[in-house]
Amino acid sequence: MERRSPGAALLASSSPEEEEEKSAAAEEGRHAAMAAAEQQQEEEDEAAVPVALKKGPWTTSEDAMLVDHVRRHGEGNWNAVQRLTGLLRCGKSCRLRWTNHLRPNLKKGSFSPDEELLIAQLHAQLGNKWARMAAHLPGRTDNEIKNYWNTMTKRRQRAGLPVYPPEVQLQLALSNSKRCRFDEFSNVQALDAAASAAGYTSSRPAPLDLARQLAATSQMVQFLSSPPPAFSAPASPWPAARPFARNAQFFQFAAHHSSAVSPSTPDAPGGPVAGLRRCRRPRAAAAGGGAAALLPDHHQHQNLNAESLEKMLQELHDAIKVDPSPAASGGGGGVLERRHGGGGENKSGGQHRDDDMDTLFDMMIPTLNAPAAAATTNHSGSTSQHSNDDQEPSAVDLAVDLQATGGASSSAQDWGLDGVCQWSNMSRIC
DNA sequence: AAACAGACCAACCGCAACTAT
DNA sequence: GATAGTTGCGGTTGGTCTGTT
Repeated sequence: MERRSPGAALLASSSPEEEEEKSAAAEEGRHAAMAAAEQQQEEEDEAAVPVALKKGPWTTSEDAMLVDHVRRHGEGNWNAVQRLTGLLRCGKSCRLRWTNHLRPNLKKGSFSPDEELLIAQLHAQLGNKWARMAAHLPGRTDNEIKNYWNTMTKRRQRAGLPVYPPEVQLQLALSNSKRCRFDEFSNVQALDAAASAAGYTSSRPAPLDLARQLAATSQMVQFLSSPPPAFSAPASPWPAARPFARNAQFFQFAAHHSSAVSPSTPDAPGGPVAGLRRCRRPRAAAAGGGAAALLPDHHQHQNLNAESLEKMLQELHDAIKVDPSPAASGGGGGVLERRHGGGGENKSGGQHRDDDMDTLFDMMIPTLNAPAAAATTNHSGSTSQHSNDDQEPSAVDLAVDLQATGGASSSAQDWGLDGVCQWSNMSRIC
């Protein structure tokens, strides 16, 4: 079901009755507005009292007036709209209304799976730069993307799932690893301090976070590569709880072995399933039906995902000069060997996992120029709308890369595979 | 049927950058 | 260079709808 704004209704096709009603209303509104404008002009002439501008939802007639104005005068000079048309709206409001609802070629409705994946990729690259993200999604507005993202992250946060799909996490780690070197610091504390000093903000994952993601992802690859364990959980009220249960299982697994989960992770009462029960199904998946649409079966993509993720992981390891050794028996995580500095003897057994993590963290060091690279996301908080796409890697390229590496479509909403909540990226919604 | 919680979305607000004078 | 006006962006809020209890 889709709700329509008055503006959308104006542009969308509708019945003749509705059209008539609308045109009549528009005409009436025009006259009323003209009269109001005249009266307002008189009042301004007399007393120069600022007219009280209207707030709240736009009416059809207001939309018609705005559309008419833009048709005559073009976009821009929004403050003149009120003066020229008598619309009792401020220029800001007019611009917003036009941009988000009235301008042509707006794409209404649910985001497609491709769009959702692209949004995730763009967010991983840009952070909360909605306008720049919108530039990559024709017909979509920054507001729309922002609303989608906030809703989606909120939902996934409640479910204890990571914000980004695994392929995006890995791609992110991969791209950042090229900025990392591993000979300057020797411990996690130093990493944290360095990342902080380097100006990493919550809108973009610091290399340390990425290292943790990588560590978790490494385990995830193995998990995905293994045959699905027999599902023996109690009967779920959810018809399609099985894939979710697997994800939840991995979440527990990864959360147990990863330090990236925030202590404030909001566990919904009764666990993730209970936390999801009230979640409205994503609109994009509405046609899928049932809870399966919220967390659709991931199995069909598992082999592909595992394969592509493993490939990307290998690439990542290469990039940071880490040798992935054969999996430690029963440990889940590959034992990493530091090539730099002579390496060390291979360890086996779960008791060494923390050491391995530390080793990995040691290798994911932010370079001094990392902030400069990351500065495409302006840490000052200012926007850089006039330097659009100047330095940042192309999101399209990223998408292509992902496809080339066999990344599965994000139509799978079950991004809950590594169990590492991206808290560094979620501060805005916490 | 009513109450409630959550999702969705439109719109507003404050701030910063840009432009014109 | 200073100032005012304009534009754009991101965060936030509030209303409406929907599903659940």
